Amino acid sequence: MPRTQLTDLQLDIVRVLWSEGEATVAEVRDRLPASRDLATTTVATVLSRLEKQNVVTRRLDGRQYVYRPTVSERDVRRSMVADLVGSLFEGDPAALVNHLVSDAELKDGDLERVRALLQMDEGGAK
Amino acid sequence: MPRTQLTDLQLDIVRVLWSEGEATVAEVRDRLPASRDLATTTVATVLSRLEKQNVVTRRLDGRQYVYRPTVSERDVRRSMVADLVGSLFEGDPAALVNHLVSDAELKDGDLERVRALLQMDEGGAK
DNA sequence: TTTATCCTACTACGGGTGTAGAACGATGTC
DNA sequence: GACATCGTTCTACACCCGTAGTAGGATAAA
Repeated sequence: MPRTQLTDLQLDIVRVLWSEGEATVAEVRDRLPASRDLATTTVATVLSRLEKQNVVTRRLDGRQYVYRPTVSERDVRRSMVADLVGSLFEGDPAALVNHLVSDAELKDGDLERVRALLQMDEGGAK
Repeated sequence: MPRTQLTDLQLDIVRVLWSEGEATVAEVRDRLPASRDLATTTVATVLSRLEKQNVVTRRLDGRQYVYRPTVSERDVRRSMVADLVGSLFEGDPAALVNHLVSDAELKDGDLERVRALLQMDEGGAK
């Protein structure tokens, strides 16, 4: 498993790969959020570094590389959430939920949605 | 509000301040988890930087500084969790809970505890 | 008073990140 | 064939973090 603590920029980039399946540097650059107006070389640099860290792979196609993610969004979420839970909640995910419920601002409706989720899950989780 | 994205080391250090109320560099150094065997100057450097970022304040006491946190653990949790939710769950905290329930490994019992939490909260949240 | 001690500020360095220009080879165009 | 283009790699730089040595001032000990 590659390390999977991604920064915001790295996430935006990998996100393009997740949604496209695979993409060239130029494609990634173009599909990045409009708020990110980056030079092609910048995107290339980040992708190279991600490749070095085994977060993405690349395959040569003609003269250009086509990048593909080696981790799923779920993987990343899992590992990043686990990290946060580890550093802030002593590794106890329930403590995170507790925080969300009692210390964080949950918009009206969020709680209901959460309850629904748990309801839904009630049968499944032995 | 000071920026409140703290690294693991920064957290360990601020945590000492949280539990002691305030502390000198040497005290922080000594109360750090045993796994962290840091030079006093290292701790001093980190504390200085945290002061520059307004995460802690210091007061001169004789010849040494006494550091005090300017943010609560709750503040930090809120801001760090909000950040994570922002970058990974499109700002939707319920999506994070959903992830915890369905994509992450919740030990048996965690779910029950979460349910209990929500139960408890049922009356309070209009 | 001379010296050892304590404490802080400064300096430094290796990594990672965001950002991008410069160089260079391949390819397409006139 | 000469020139413009595209795409990649290299190099660079500023900034933050972890880590700590060194210098310098103040105080305590001999």
